[in-house]
Amino acid sequence: MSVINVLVVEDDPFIAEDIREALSNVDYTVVGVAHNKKDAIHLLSKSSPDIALLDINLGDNLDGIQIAETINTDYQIPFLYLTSYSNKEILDKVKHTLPMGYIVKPFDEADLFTAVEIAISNFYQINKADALHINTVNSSVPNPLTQKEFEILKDIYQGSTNSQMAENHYISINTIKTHIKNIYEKLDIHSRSEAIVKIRTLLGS
Amino acid sequence: MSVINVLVVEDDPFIAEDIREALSNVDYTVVGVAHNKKDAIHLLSKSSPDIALLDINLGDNLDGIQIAETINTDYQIPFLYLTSYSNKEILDKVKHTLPMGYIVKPFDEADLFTAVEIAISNFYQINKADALHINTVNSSVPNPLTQKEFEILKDIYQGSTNSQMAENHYISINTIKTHIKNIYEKLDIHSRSEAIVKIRTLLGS
DNA sequence: AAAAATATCACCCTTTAGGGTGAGCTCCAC
DNA sequence: GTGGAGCTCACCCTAAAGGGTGATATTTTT
Repeated sequence: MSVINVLVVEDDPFIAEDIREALSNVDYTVVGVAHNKKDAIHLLSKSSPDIALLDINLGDNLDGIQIAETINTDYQIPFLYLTSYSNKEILDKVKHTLPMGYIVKPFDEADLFTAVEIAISNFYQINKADALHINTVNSSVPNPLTQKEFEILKDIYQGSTNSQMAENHYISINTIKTHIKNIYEKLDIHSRSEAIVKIRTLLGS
Repeated sequence: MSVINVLVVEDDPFIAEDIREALSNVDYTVVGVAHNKKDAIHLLSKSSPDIALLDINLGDNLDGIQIAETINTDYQIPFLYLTSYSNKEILDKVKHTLPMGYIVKPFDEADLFTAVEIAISNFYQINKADALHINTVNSSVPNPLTQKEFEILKDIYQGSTNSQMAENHYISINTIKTHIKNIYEKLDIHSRSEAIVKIRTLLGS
């Protein structure tokens, strides 16, 4: 990750410009500045940022929180809240959106920089916990899976059916079955549910 | 969690007292104030805090980071860094300790409060990833599951087969099937793999 | 070049899961 | 005491998954 793309959602153009400049000074690229919810959501899909800075009290409502929910469901990037004040009611609402941080205005370049760095670092370390690698699996079984078998195991973990896998891999459903048979034997299991549970325990522990 | 116990690690007694007072004003209990690494580690085991606030540059070295590592390995509580400045070298080191946040001095009560609230909330939401509660499921579907249906869903999530569930619940496999049919309809899914995936997304990312 | 591992596919058959319909029971609310 | 919600069960059928055997390419290793 050489250059980090930031999306800023802030209705006050003055502050927005402040932020953009501060970010530029510390080697971030501001790929977009949105002044309302609509723009924000549009820019999210268009500019694919690595992180978002959200003003909580966008407009008069709590549009920032809704944007956060959109990010959580549709995009998987970290985000930080910007706010000029903080009280318990708002806090209770934003807590549930799992922000990677919270920046209270006024803030300076250093605040911004540290918050963004921590947020990105934490986010990827937390979310790599469910990245499934072939070595994770093979390091815990006597008979290692082949690459193809692992690909199919991943599909099973994602809930695919045999016919779906056959289509996606451009191979016969019989071949899929053969691979699955081998996987089951290597992992010493007898159903996809067991396979999923096995992977879960591998990732969890 | 009615009262939240906080451990403060800060070598400057002046600032430490500041923090203690600020925290008391917002209903936290400061269970200990450590002025060096040794005291900090001692207080960790003795006072079992819910969260720790760590001064990064304790003494002259980066003892705060070592305390953080101790927390990560031996205690599972969230912590926040306190620091009077921020630069890239330090930041790179602290990032790896996965702090739940970073507070740059000077800060006021509100900053402290929001940071602690967010930290605790995030921490438990991140780490609760393996507790499945019926409300977690029902809060995300239009048609709520009944208790029995939820029990069966949990079994499915654990990889049980229908006949296993029938045995464990002392009911007919036909009844199991009926429940599963209802579950599928309520969750808008069509197989146990989909069910497991659905639960996974509810719990995790 | 020979051997081994991997990937591909085709049968067969059994078991499990999924889906539709109907129905009896209990418990609680109205 | 009627009605609804929830739990129970049965029977039917189809679809999907699981398991066994065997076989042919392709690729990698030796």
